[in-house]
Amino acid sequence: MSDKPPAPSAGLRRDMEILEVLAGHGDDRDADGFGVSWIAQRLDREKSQVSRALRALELEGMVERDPVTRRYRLGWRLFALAARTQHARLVRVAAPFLRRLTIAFDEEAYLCVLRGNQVLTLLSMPSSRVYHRVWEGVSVPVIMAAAGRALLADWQEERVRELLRTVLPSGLDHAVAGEEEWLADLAHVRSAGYAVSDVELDDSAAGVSAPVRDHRGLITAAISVAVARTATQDRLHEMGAIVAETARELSAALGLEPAAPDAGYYRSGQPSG
Amino acid sequence: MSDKPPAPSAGLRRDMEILEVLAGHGDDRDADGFGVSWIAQRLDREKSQVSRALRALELEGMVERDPVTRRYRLGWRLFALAARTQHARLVRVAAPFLRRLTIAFDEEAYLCVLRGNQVLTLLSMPSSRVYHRVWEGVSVPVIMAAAGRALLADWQEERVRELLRTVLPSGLDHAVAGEEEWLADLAHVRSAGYAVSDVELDDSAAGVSAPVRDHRGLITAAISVAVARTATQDRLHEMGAIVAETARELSAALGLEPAAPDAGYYRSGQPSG
DNA sequence: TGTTTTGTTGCGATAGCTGCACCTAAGTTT
DNA sequence: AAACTTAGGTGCAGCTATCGCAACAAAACA
Repeated sequence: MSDKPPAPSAGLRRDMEILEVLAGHGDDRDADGFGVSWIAQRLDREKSQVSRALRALELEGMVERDPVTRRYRLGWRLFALAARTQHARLVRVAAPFLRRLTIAFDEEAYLCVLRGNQVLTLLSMPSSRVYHRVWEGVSVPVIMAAAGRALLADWQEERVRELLRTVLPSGLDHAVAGEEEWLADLAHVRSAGYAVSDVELDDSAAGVSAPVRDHRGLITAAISVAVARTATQDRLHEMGAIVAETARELSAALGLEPAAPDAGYYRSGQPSG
Repeated sequence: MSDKPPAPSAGLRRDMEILEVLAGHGDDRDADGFGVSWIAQRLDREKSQVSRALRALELEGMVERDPVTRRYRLGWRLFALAARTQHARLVRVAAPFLRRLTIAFDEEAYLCVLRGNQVLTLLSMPSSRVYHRVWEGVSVPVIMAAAGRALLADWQEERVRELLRTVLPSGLDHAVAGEEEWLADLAHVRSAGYAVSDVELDDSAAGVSAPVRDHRGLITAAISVAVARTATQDRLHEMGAIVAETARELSAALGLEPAAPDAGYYRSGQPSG
């Protein structure tokens, strides 16, 4: 009697099947949902079962019912659950990409986000070298790291200046002097897709970085790779190109539509204010 | 014993609670997930129950378990389902339009929908200003925001009054006093195509909003732009016109036939109590 | 190593689900 | 308009999956 397999957590199973059916046409234009009977037939289950399950799912917000057509579709709760974990998801999705970079270069790789006027490292991937400093949770001023430029690449110049002013409280005149150069680098990030820094952080923070975009096309993170100071300029730019490509792939994995048709129209805005 | 009300679909209830915990607060450092005991304690449920439920959820792909830390987080299936939600499509299509608005005005822009008697923000597009508060998933009472009026513009007056009554439970007489004015504003939305609010939300929520229609012509969302409180009336209406035009374009992108001469007729009466 | 914390499993009793038959409501057809 | 057809919901008896306790196993801790 194969019609009676052991059925632990049968309820969840049924609910998932229902959700899967509702997801079925998801993207299509004709997604005004599905009726109870249709779903029941598709799953070879009792109407009553499906009806009751759907009502429960609706109560939880997992599905929604069109009040007029009385058809069901996937609900807001699914979206809300997923939307709130973007951050966690970012780390998870990014990990393999970082690992790939560390393997390719045998250098440490980082995933960074902007917090206030600091660059916060969310994830660091050690290379095979002996000494690995853990960078997770560590913030550095936005001006210090290549990641800073990757993260601010899309900002308007004015806003960047404002931010830099908060970073450089007062006395650091020599740094302020470099502000122009720093801003000019943002243009390079926009055109080349990656940022390079070789001298800024005293110790070991020479590196290349590239911006990661979320599903909206906004820069939400940056991936960076440390670079040995002995590396040549050529080597830096070679790495930069690879990091930039990796960042693009990561962006795609995060849901960015590759090259939205009219994207150029929206991005890199130079409005008059 | 009134502490034991009938509990139909208790399993789903429990699963949803678990997912909600796993979704966490997003911002926190809960990126590496949660353990069984912690979840059980948080929900005041039996460890064994949570353990079994999580295993079932893992089997369905709704949660994932880190093989080394043995902690659970939300899984690929949830994200896959969420991506097929109507909201997801809406967000995808709307993102570039919002982006355009933020560039044009250098103000934050939002995409909102109606959830019960609340306005839920699905997508927030930051301006270039430094501090961006994340609004996704946050609800405010429908009466508070300009988006509320945009979303209710097509409703019958009776329905709107009913809804407002659920929003204003009792004491807020001064708000009820404004009800007539509020209703009158709906007429303005219908004629001008946008709503303006300048004083309602204490903090920073002056804004303009315009309704977005789906392929049927029904109002399914609203886009809003925050406005600096120092903006003049003229500026508000100038922005309103642009937001309304953008909403029209977005509606067209969602499949609305551009010229619907009899558009004023639509109503979507859903008590959604 | 002993000890605490964290996660899994066995099992009886019971709570909730299944599936059938029936029912209402809304289209369709003549 | 009355009879049909179809979609969706409800009541109920019987059965089965789940609950919760407690013992067990496995890490983490010290």
